[in-house]
Amino acid sequence: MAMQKNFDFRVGEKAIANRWDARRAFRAGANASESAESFCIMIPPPNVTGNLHMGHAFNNTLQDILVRWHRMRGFDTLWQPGQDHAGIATQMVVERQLAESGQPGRREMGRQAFLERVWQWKEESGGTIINQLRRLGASCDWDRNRFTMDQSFHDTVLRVFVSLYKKGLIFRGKRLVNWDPHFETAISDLEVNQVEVRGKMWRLRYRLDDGVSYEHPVAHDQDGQATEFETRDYLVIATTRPETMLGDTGVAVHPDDKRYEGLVGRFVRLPLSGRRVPIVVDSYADPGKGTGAVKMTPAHDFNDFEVGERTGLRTINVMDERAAMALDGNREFLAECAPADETMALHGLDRFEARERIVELAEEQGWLDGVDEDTHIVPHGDRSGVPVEPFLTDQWFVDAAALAGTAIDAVHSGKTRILPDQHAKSYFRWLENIEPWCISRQLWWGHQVPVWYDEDGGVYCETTEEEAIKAAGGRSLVRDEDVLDTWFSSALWPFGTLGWPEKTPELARYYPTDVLITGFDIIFFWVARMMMMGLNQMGEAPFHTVYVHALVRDEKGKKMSKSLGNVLDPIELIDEFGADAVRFTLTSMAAMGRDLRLSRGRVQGYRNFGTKLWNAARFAELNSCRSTEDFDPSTVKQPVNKWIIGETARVREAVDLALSEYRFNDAANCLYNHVWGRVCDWFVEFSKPLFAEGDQDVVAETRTTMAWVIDQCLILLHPIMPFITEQLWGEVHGRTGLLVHADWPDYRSDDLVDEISDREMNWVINLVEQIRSIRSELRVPAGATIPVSFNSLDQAGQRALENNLAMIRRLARTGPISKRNQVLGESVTIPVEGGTFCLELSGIIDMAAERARLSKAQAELEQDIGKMRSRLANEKFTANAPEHIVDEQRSRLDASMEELSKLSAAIERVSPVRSDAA
RNA sequence: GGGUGAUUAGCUCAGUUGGUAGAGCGCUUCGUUUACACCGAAGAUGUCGGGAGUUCGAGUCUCUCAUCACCCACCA
Repeated sequence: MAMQKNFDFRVGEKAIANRWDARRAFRAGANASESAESFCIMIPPPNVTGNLHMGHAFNNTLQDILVRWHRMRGFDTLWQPGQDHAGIATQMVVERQLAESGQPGRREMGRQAFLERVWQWKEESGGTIINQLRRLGASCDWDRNRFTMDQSFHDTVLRVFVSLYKKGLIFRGKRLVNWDPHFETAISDLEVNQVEVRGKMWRLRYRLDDGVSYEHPVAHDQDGQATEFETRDYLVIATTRPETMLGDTGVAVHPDDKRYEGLVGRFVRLPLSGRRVPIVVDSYADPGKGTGAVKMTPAHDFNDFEVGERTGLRTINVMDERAAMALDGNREFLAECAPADETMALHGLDRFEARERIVELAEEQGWLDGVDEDTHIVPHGDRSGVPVEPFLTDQWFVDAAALAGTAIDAVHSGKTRILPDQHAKSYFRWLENIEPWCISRQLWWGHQVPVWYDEDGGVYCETTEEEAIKAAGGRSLVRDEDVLDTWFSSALWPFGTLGWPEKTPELARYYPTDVLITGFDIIFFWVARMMMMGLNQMGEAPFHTVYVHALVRDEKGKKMSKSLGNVLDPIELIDEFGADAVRFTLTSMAAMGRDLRLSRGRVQGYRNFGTKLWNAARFAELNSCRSTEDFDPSTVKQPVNKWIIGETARVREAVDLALSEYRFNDAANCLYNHVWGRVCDWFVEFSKPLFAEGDQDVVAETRTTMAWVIDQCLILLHPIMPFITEQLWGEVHGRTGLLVHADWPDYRSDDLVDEISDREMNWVINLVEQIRSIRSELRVPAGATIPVSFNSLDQAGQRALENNLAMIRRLARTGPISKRNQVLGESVTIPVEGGTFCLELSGIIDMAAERARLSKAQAELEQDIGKMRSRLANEKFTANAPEHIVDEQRSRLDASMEELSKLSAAIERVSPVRSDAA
């Protein structure tokens, strides 16, 4: 059947995907022998209810390239797919759905019913991302798909928890944590974003108790010595959060702060609550910030908490889980305190309402000292977007510091390599300063903490309730309600998916895995934690290489985000240009460590590249080029065929080298240039006159070579453009085997590059290019064939001309090429290596234009020659530069000199014989 | 405040041990030569952010300045 002019990817990609599916082409170990080495990549599991975004498309394209490349090279390859249950994100979506449809919220529904609802949503939307990955062409072993809430993975999670608990690496404690008042759960440090906000800083007067007063400096001389004082019976503190003053339990000043040294050990009486709290010294108090006297609210501020621990201050929590003021009935708050009615009226107010109200009260009651505009950094929950509240609660923690050491060592020692290595630095910095990891969440969607309590507060950590009851001696138990941080389970992905703790064959074969491909935004969330968990539980790091890819931005360099509306949807791009085009685009831009700016135009360009490849294959097909199984590229005779085979071998080496060094863009660009710039622009063109008028042997050899060259392009391009290459592989020859499983070539340029043919064909290309250039510059009509002659040509040149005469004539559109003893008057000279050609343009050319052309070339050449001469005249250069550099300069100078003399002769010839033509 | 990276053609970017700057897109001119107009041919465009240093030689190494971006970091 005749081939269409281009690949109908809308139909074709689907058909190809179905063919792969039907043959289970991607199952682990496909195309591998018994003794094959293993190669395994763990997919970064996307959110189960998510959609494929550009970052996923990029990330998975790179993974797929490595996976397909290894599979074709005969590795026992597993690309493990799966999805993450994404605790907060998923629960958030389902709660929003409930709210939008006017259904009862999760608290009204109860835990069981709510979880059923989440599972239902997972069943509805969980397949989307898998289908999208398939459309991208991801060659995952889909039969092995895993979900972090699968029973088997759940077992893994609980078992690791119990194991760490029993090793003393997980503990529970009442600590100040980052609390998200919107989701009403603790979150980890990493889930907090520091956001700069414009706000206010209020100065408040706290009255000194016991009738104390002091002299406060109000003016200073040039040396900073206080010159004027005023007597104050109050202390001014500065705060951005007046609402927390209800929980103040002290005021801190710096030990060296002269202003307040007389007040240390004294007390202030807080406004509103009337509580009497001490003035303490602590070097945390910075004399340069605020007023130098800082209010201490240990229950609502991380620093204050530490100061409180050091100086013995109480903690008084004055808020509830939603960050509303909780005063009424709050025993901690009401103890030793005499709040007025208007203070108690703050009860139940949201923290920000309370702030406003308190400032009003301060103004009314005269203890507002002043207000300043202030920008400061406020921590926000990354999911909820609301300011996080430091909140004192019981939570579960992983002793991350105890696990960090081996994770640091693994990268230091080189057992695991992080690329590009700038990321290793931030990996080290984070692990070296790591804090306990808060892993408990007050959510429902997730792995419930495997801990039970008895009535006396006894704690039983076991993998099942039965075991816990047994451990408790049969007492009745209540299970801890918290679930685990999603990243706790994600950290176990590399071994949990392989069946751990069972000693499965997959675990033995594929762990440690090979390469992890991920974005820099989850190095701490995920990579570092997988390292810690893998090393702790398995004794080995989960991968030998971590390739950190850059961020995909829009064409203006902005981060893609829904709120900016600049998101390019990969699926839409695939619909429009095909998956291969999207993949090739991302790959060609994947320079290590650099962000990439994506634009539709670029994708369109690579769609065109696919069409180009398609038509090269079509040309081969139309000219009966058939691959033969036993073709041996080293046996061809024709220079043109030897040349393209040698070039193909070079490309194969370059692609392998680039991929082995994760230079994906080099691999893509190298293939692009080869297919378009060499195979299509030259080899296909060279073949035309041969097919038309060559002798039988030449035609036969060229056909076979053409078929082989196209096949090699398909094979080498397949990891990047799997669909169109698979289509062509099957279509052209009606092959039944899949390109997915074709053998990756291992021929070498040392064996296949023939220097003589190489030189010869480059000589031909140069000649053709020169003739074309002159025709164009001198405006020779495109259809005209021009007679060409040469009057001197060395042996190599003559051979090159003879061997490729038909090609040169066709590509340069020349008439017969003849030898003349004398150069014709009105002709254009073309200097080539080993001789000179003339374009016989008498009567056609504009002599003035030709003179100008030649003079320009002459000037450029003279400049070059000048530079080279002065360099070679420099003794330091000849003495210090490596010999081959000096030699190169010399031969270049020689060549340039030769060309210059030819040019000069030509100028002489075209110069008017008479003094003035006009 | 600490750290990291970037600055190369109109635009987007390559440039692997220092050896005289490349690609794609865009632009200009020409072209239906039997694979492809999602095409072909030819062409123009750069003090490689500024300055200094090392070197025979610097886009590449060192220092410095400028601008931009990102990461981390105690809401006085």
